[in-house]
Amino acid sequence: MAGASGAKTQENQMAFEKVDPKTDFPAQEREVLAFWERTQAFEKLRKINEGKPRWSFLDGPITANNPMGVHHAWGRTYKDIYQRYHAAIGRELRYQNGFDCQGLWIEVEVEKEHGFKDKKEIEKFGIDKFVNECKARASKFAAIQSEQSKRLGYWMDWDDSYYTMSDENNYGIWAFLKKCYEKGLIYKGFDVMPWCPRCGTGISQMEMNEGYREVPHTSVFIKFPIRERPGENLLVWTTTPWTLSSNVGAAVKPDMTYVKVKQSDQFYYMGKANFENERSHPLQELDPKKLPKLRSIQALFEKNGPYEVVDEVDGESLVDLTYEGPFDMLDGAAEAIPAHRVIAWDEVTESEGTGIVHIAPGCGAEDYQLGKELGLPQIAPLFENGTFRPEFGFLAGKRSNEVADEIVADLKSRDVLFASEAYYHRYPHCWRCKDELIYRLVDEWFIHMNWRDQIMESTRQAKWIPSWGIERELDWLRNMGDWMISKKRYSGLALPIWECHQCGHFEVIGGKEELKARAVTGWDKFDGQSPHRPWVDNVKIRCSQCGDEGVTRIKDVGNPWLDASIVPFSTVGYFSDRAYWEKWFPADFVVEALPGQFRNWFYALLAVSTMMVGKSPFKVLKGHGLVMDDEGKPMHKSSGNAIDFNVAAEEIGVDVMRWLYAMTSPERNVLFGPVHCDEVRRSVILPWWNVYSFFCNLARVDKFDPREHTAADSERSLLDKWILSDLHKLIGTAHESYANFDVARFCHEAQRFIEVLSTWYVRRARRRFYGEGWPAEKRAAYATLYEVLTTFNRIIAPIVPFMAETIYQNLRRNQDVDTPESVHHVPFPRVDEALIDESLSAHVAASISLVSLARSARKESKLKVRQPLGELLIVPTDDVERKAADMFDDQLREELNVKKVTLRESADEMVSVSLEPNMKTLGPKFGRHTAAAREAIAKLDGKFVEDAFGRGEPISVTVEGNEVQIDVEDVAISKSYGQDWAGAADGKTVVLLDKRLTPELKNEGIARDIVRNVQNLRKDAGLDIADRITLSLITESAAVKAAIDDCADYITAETLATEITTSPLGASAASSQMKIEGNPVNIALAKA
RNA sequence: GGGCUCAUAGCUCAGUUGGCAGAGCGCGUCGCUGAUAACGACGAGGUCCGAGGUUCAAGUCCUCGUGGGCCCA
Repeated sequence: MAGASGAKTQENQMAFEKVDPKTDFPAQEREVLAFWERTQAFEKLRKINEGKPRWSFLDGPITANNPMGVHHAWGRTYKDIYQRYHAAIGRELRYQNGFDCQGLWIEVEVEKEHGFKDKKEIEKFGIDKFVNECKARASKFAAIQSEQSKRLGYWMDWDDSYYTMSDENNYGIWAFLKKCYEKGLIYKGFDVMPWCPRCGTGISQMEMNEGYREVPHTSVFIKFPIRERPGENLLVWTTTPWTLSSNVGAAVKPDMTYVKVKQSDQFYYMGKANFENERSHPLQELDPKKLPKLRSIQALFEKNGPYEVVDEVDGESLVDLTYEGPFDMLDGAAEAIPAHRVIAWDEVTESEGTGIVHIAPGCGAEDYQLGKELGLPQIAPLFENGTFRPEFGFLAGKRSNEVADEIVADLKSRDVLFASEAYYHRYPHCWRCKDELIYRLVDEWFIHMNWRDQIMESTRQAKWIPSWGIERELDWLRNMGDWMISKKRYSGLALPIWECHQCGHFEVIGGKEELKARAVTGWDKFDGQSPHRPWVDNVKIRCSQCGDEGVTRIKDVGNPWLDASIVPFSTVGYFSDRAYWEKWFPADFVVEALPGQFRNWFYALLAVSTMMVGKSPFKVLKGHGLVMDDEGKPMHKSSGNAIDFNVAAEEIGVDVMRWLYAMTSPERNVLFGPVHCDEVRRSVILPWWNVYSFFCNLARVDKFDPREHTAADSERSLLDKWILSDLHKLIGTAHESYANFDVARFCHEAQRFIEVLSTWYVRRARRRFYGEGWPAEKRAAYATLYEVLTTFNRIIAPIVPFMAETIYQNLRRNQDVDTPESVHHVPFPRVDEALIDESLSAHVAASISLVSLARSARKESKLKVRQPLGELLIVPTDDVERKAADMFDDQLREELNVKKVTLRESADEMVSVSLEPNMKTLGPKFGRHTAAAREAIAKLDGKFVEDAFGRGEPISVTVEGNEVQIDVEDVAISKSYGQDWAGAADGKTVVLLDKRLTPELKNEGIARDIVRNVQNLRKDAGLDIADRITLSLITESAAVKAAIDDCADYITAETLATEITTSPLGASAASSQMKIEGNPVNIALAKA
């Protein structure tokens, strides 16, 4: 790369390296990485800022379970950008990255590697070996992710990353849990949760969302005979027949209407609407037309014979009736017998089932909540692997999802079955093994969350970006339940809870030393190991209540969000170097992806910190959305649209990727793929690179020396002053945007700056760079563009660190070895208010829009810009435009290729306004008077009408004696400017171009055409910009000959021709043919 | 059912304290040519989701809806 390679000699210090416009950006990025590595650029940056004011960033750990995808790069881009900015304004940073190493995700991958199907196989394999493999996997991918992050240009202290599986982190959580315990907040509770029988573990809500599929189940309608009213039954419906084994109650909605239906000698109760409703499979994906149609309940009765609706009652009237349960004969269900009664419940609906809901608090989440409120028995019929316990008679030992047929047969034999059917619905499945989930009652450990108000207080201490984030978090905090912290798995935080089997007392141990002091046996087997299963399970303590000496740790591991939430303490020395921690806590900034984190990391972070020190661990929290593919679809490995980070880095380049992420509004999702990346490259990266290479390649030839070729203010042109003014406004925007964590705003402004720089400043200043020697205007152009390039390069460096480094090395470091070694060591530029000139900006803007307007007149004239014209007339709208036309007279003339620009106060006499009636609106308005209206309009004065409409006033005309109104939509106004002029108007501004061509103008036009073709030929012939040529122009046309003679000086100067000849140059010369107004012209040239 | 959020050109999106609806892509026409993997101009393309309200003035603020997303229940 430029300047980065080899020893510098006095000579090449001053040379700009040639810039290849066909740069391989990914390859260039790799060279920059090597340069940073070789020069220890990151370490030097840290040295530079050592001891300066601190800026504390706290990294949310990335799960070290797989290589990074491009979606990881969004957050990491932000992290790097804001860190780079703060380093650039002289802040000391910690630069600590984090890895999340514990949790089910990693276990799943290790299980897959070994082909394990269930927990038994893991235990057979050995928990110690399994846990070690999980740790090894985390370490492996932490290393891979570190390398990928470096490739992203993410400057971190990669040797100092924290790992959530570290001892310090785990013992830190112990300390937190101990604090909770001391406040009496830890408890063992029960909950009914989704459970995968095959994996033997609970499934969280989020995991469950992954695995919904639409499948058929045997649904049954059964009778619950009412004890108080022989011959009368509640009709109950369920899609999970196995849960009938654990039925406790039946729920009705008190204010709903129920019908009593008589069929043969039996009576049935059910919701009236439920009875009558058509029924359908509740599906989103499958096509219900292809499935068996469901009968309404009414139809089910019809099928069984004659029936009669004999009564209508309120649900209220059924409440508290008792009934015979469906499996009261099984020992396991005995506890429920005295409890079978009808319960009032508002959640009962008319749209599904019978309006009488089977309640089994041990088998359903909502059932459990209801049961808990009412103190109902909880019957939990299944083991961990989903088989029935022995006390469930004929079901014992059978799997819950395989007993539907037997249950149906059994119910039928006892005459309590009313009907059964295949019912399709969305049902959760295990996202790993695809087994159907069941709801199962399990014992779990919880943190009581009655201190949520304190967490809310912490939440309010921080600034949330986007600002609605705080509402979202508070909403979660208000509504969340107690925090379930246990997970029945292996590799993770060993919950430091020791529970006595003799008396049931449990204690939480707060750290390693405490455990050592309390250990009765097993310490020797644990000593030297990390606090994980199975090693820590060896340690037994003495029960402080009953004195039993065999108290063991519970088998559960911890919720992984605990691991990630102690990090503001564990990784910042809270437990080891309190003075250091106090310097860096709370963090100034955290930034993570929004989805999910309100109830995960953000929540856990706030909860833990509130418990530990009573305040928020961060001052500013920023969230961002998700990365979607080009089409806006979520990226999933399974749908094949996920993009591997390494592939993207090498095919797209990380500067492009980083700019795309930086420019996106964080609260929305970003679309990432070839289409959007190409657009960034085309609209930002390449234009910027082109401006740079334009400058460099000229500066190289001219031997520009930034120290020698400077310009005084007075030597700068208006355009120079203008671009510097815009540059300094942009520096101000840059500071504001970076400091407010709103880099997207800066990206938009920067993009506009690049456009204006390339399409106006460079375009207009271009010719000042050509030519010999160093006249003042050339010096000023060079000095100005050089300053703009180096300064702009510095302010975008946090976003595109690679390209900025390359450009810096060539533009600055190559010129002056005393400048900092890396662009990222250069202090961020400051705004120079003295350079900002708002009125100048307004005048430039006005000149640009005048040019644009005149160009549409040019188009109107059908004369191409290459053809010079005599005069441009401008009728300006206001003083700004008037002054702009005057100030930038030369720009207008050059840009539009006219000889003279004249300002006028009015051009009314040159413009005729004509009116075309709009029959579409006139017709309906005037009916049979339309023709008359049309004539009346034809008589109107166009200018008069235009003026009136300009003031927003309608026109009154008399049509067949009646005064009527003509509105804007009734006529089309068109303007013409006569034969000699082409014009265009925008509001009050009018521009007119003189179309009359004098012989001189015509000749000049032909000459320019020739020059253009010669230049093309020069390029095709591979000539260097400075090469001189002999030029041969052969034509039969007298007009062209005359033009060549007339403009010979111009042609030779522009094409660097030493002479123009009319004889052929021979076969070795480059040649081409062009046509001017149909006349062939042969062009040939040879190096002189 | 509740909370948060989004809705602007065919597509992707800007739009600051309320002040003449914008860009890029795509499309059409044309131009430019030693910055050229280009580039530029001009043009067509709009019910700023809908309905009310506040205001001299609403894409922007308020209320109520409709539709999508995320979360909770």
